[in-house]
Amino acid sequence: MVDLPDRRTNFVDWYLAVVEAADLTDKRYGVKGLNIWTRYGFLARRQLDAVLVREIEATGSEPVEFPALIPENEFAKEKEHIKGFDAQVYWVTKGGLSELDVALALRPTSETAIYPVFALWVRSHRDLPLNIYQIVNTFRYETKTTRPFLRVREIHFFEEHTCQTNEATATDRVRSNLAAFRRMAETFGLPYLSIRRPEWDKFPGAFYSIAFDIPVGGARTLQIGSVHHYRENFSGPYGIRYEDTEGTQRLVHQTTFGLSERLLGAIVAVHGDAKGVIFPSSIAPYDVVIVPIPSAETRVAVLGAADELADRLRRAGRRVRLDAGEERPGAKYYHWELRGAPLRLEVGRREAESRVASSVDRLGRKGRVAFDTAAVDVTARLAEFDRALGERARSAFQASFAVARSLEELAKAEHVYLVGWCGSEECGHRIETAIDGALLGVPEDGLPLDPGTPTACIACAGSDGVRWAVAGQPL
RNA sequence: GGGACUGUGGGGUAGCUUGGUCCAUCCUUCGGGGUUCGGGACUCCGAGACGCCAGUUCAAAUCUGGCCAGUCCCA
Repeated sequence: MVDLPDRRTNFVDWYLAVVEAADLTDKRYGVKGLNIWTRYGFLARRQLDAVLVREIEATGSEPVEFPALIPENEFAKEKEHIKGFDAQVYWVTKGGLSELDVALALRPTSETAIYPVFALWVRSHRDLPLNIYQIVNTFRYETKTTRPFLRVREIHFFEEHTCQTNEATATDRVRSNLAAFRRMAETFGLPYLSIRRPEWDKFPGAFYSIAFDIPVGGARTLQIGSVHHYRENFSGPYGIRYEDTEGTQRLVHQTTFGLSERLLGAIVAVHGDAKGVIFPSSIAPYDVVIVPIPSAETRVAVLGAADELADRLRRAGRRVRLDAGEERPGAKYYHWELRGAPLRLEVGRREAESRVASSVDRLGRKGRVAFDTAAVDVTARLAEFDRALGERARSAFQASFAVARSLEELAKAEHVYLVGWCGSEECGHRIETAIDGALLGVPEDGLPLDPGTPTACIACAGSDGVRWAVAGQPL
């Protein structure tokens, strides 16, 4: 039926085939980079968003939603920012038949939509901290090749924007975001690296940027999120001030935290296998799929038992899909394996009689689930499945890094590399040229390997201020 | 922004060089019937396409031009 390209030798083709075959997206809309969220893909996205919402709200952030259009004059206020996004902005210049007096930008991100309003909302130190987030669509005119979930022109975007009293409390917020992302990624079973971007590669307008990167084969990496400290870079131009306890007017220090549907692409890319997608249980549209196996004589009993099992699990809060279609059982197995269902329960004559279903998780491990204790048994199986999935991802993650000691080694681009780096921009660019990619920066908390203390810069051989940095080829 | 290439049912393809043998091949998919049902069933009947617009020609899926969409490479 569906034959996927080989994942090992032909990763990109495998990815493109699997997201369509698993019915996560339909890219036949006819406009580059604008893809359709299918029913199944939408359900996965909704699960993913629920995790983001849960974790960010646990850190005291509250939801808002700002308009999608930003007036040109506001958009242009922060100079670095506008320069960084200039080439990627869609503009609305007409209303009906007439030209607009002030052109409207379709948000590529929402700083410039939100910050003029922050200036109205923030008056006193009592208004701080101000932590808000929104999940909205943003638009970026990508000129490179677009790929479902990984690089699109209409982006499903999570963005937190905060105002803090000073640089130190803003730094605390950054740390809190890093911790929140650690919990999100753990739920998804996604190992990643937090990396402080070099000066020349930080977010336009930021004081510094910390990004989350994952390896996706060879030297290739994928950025799946970022946290930025803006200091007063935006609050200055937008006039976001508060009166402190002494009666002095001060500018707020700001931070942002951005994630997108790339996370869904990363989950597909990292966990998937030759049979298709593998969803961690928290993301799967259906965390349990029940396949009845009827025969002419046992049909009524088997379907009745499957129904009962589905009902028990649903009442326990599971997202159950009872696949009672007319296809043969084997066809259904392939169907749900392709779509990444974490746990399959089979109910045939034997199971109906014994009231114990056979279970197979998406990693192929078999077990039994008694009807009477189904809710508890399934919860345990899914927890074990998530653990094993995360474990598997972690080994692959570690195996994808290597230490490079020379620029020639980098050029092979077989791994994502740890390199000694003196911190100079010149050496940074030499490293980037060598790997034909990017110097992602210095890891923020912990390395994937234990290479000891770096002794020399890979580019200039100097030993002053050398630290381990990560070099790769961003997708 | 510059260049190269591609476009045939829902998906994948054959046919294109050398116009006619094409009311378009094969696989899959979809609808209906029957026999089946513990890892991708079989069978019978049926459905579905030459990206769009012009041009050349007795004749265009095939040649030419423009447009649209997509892919890849370079800036």
